Amino acid sequence: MELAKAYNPKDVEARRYDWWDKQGFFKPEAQRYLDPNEKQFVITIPPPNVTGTLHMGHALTLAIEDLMTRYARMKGARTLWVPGTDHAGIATQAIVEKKLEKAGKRRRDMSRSDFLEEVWEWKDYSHKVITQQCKAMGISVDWQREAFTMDDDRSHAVMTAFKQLYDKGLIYRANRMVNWDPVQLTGVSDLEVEVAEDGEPGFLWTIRYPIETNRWDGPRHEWGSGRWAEGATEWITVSTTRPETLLGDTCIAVNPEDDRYVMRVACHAYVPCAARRIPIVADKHVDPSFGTGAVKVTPAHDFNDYEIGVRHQLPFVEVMDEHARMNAEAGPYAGLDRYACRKQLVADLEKEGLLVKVEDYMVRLGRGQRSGAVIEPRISMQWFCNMQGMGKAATDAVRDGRMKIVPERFERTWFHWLDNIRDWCISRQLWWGHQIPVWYVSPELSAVSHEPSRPTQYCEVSEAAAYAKAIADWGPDVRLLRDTDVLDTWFSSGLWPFSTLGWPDVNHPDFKAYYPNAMLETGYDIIFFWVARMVMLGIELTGNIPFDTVYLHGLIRTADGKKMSKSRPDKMIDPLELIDTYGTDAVRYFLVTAGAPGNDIKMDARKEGGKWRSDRMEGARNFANKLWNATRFVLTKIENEKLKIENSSALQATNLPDRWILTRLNQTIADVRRLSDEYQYGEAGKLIYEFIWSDYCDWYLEMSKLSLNLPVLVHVLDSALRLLHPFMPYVTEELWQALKEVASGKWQVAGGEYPSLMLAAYPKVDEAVLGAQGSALADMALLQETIRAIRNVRSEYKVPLEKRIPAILSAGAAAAMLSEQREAIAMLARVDAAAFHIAENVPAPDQCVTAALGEITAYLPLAGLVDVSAERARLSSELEMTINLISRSETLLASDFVKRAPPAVIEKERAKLAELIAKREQMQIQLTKLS
RNA sequence: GGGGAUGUAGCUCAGUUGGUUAGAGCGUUGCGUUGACAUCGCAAAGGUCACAGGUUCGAGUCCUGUCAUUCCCA
Repeated sequence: MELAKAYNPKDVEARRYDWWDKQGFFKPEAQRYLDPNEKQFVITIPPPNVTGTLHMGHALTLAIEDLMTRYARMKGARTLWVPGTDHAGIATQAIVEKKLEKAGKRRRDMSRSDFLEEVWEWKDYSHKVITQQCKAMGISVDWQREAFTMDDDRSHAVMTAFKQLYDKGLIYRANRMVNWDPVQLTGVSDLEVEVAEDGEPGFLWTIRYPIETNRWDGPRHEWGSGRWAEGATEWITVSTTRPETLLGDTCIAVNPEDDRYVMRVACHAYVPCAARRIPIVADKHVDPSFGTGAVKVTPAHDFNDYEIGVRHQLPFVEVMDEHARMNAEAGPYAGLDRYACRKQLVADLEKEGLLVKVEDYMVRLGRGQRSGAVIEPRISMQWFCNMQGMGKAATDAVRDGRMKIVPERFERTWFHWLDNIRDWCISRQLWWGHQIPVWYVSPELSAVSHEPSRPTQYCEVSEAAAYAKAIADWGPDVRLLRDTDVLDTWFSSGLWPFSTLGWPDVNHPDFKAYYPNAMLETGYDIIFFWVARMVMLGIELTGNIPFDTVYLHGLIRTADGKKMSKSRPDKMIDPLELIDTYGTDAVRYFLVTAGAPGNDIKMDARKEGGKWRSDRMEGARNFANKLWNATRFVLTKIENEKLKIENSSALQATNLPDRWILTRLNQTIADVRRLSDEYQYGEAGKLIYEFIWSDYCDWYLEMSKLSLNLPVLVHVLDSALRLLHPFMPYVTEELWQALKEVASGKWQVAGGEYPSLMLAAYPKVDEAVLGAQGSALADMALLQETIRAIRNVRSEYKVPLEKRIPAILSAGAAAAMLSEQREAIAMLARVDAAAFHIAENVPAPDQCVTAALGEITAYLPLAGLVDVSAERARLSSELEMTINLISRSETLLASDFVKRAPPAVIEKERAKLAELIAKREQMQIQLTKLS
């Protein structure tokens, strides 16, 4: 295989992905390398919503999860990653409605089934786009196990889960106050209401209500006449941010401790306009410091007031309809929108002399997560799921260590939320979703006589089953009507890790083999929406935690640190665009190494010429290219040496660079494995980068040009490709295939038995190599320092690259080792081999530039090039720095440090001091020579 | 009101049991292109680790407080 001069991702990616997929390599059954000591790895994709296309957050999720999956697979764990998508109830319905609106159609003019047909069509389109994007990311999911939250199997799981919870009494129906979205016309859960941190600009109105007295017992004039409160002498004044709700007031509450109002308790006031006679009650939840200390209470339109209403057995007067328009109860304001009513009512209050004052006020408004509409608390009939017991089970799982959350700090959030969990409103007044599997006996349609002893409501997994039960109770003429509500989309997501594996069929081979999952990986922003619900429902329905570990990643932010929100499409980045520019491997490498676990990632992307650019992705792309070219070099060497090699596969590390690179390789393997096992992928990725670029390319490859050890050269490259594969799957696979083609049969190390790198074994530490390293690391460090010191001097004195210079090394104990590496030093530091002397102890010559490195001193006779005074200045300042370090070290060694610090640390410090002292002496000698 | 996170080089960020002169990439400066790679090489400059205390032989790392930015919950 001939490799291009530079890595071009487009030549590789689609072709490789298709090949992996067609060969079936993503399936657990296809694995070649299995290590019996590795625990199987099962993970289920967080199903993307079929609302359109994927964004950077999805790309991050996929990059991390594919890394986890490929790493586990190569380590020899039986590995399954299940893909799928989510129907995303409200979000998808809203998108389709908007789309229809553009075509002049409205949902309410259509039949339910016609509308759903439109949604399914959209779902197919979105699903296709998402699938393509997932494939572009290179994810190794088992496509044959793909699921959708509303496909037949998942729907069956949802119906079954509902029925099981219903039968246990954990799901119930109640007429209660819920968060109502007056735009989408549905109830939503607490989690779907968003409140701006500092509130939104609004007003606080202070209004007085006339109090009933002996001389005045209510208004005698029309509202709006300006004489409505005529005759009233006593008043109670309240503050509110929502004056229009006063039409539904059924009491006024004060704090029982509040001296200003105690005498008013048990009196009655009259509601402006409505003229309803309402009591003044004492309730200890009233905050005396808010407003006037007295509050109006509207039990049907406010959560706090609802509680007060229940406590004091007040009437619940609804004054608004589902669109948040005033209803008949609102009298003259009936038919007005809540805000139009507010405006009109305030004007009328003023006219009647009831408005005391208006102040600017920051109002904490709840808004619907999807619609942005101001949420209206509203009493309505809804289905709820009791969370008490499930919440406790979910906290217990973490508390007793059965389930781990990474990073650990999210455990606190976990406990706090679950310990205070409230019942979950699971019904939605939508069309797109799982219709609630409850059927009611229809009195109108049924030709049966009603008896109160017979059940009127059936929860079954299918209509047929419901009818079977109903007919048994009522006879064949009974007619049932299905509940029209659908379930919160998170209800089906909450079953995901087991509904995708065949549950409720507990004998399904996938469920038996792969449940519970090993890992759940997602962004921390849906820890409550999704993760908590899966854990609670998983424990309740399967009796087992759904996964052992939860790994939470951070959020992708824009360059200015803001959330990437759909309301600012100019800031949204399409991952495909970046893939197009830099290649998938670069995008993935960036994403997994950009930050630490759980921390947000600020994109460094900027728009340039209409295209997104990212410096960090460019760096990652360059890395892929570096590896590409290093491999090209190795392949050339193999080709050149072909005839000489025969079948020698022995890894013999004879010289220093070989021993060193093998040691570094094994250190890297150990660290990368350790870090990856701790989910520190960023650090692991950086170590591989450093190893490949700095150690292998910059040093080993260069030195191999002098003395070639092909088996080692190939082995290290092979290992590096394996190490990097989970991070950069495409380029590594492509290069590994090329390497295998040329090297296999000659080197076992190239893994000829594996058809793909993704099925090859992840490198393991070779203890023998680490045991036999001897002084390789220290020697190589000395060698590198020596070469760098000479290069440094050359650079400082601007000696041209082509000029070979003479050099004298006074190397002490390192003389023998450096002599062996004489040629390497000469090549890498551009020293004139004919004028290169290395000895244990060389007296300082005249007219030299000196580079002192502790025990080793390099003298570079650069006659003519060197300005003596400049060299003196350079040496003096370096000497000064050395002296400072010596005194610091001496002070430390004279302190309690020697009594308390561990011996190894003290030893290190002593060796450092000795080196510094030697360095100081050399420089002093040289300075006197130059004077 | 409660809880969390962040504050380290010009920029973006690493730094997990406390232990060399605190690291990387990008950017900057200087030098360098015929042999793997200019998507490159070599060298350099650049940081009182937000601030103030404390614990310790030793603190970017642990504790307390302050300030700034930010997120979640009520």
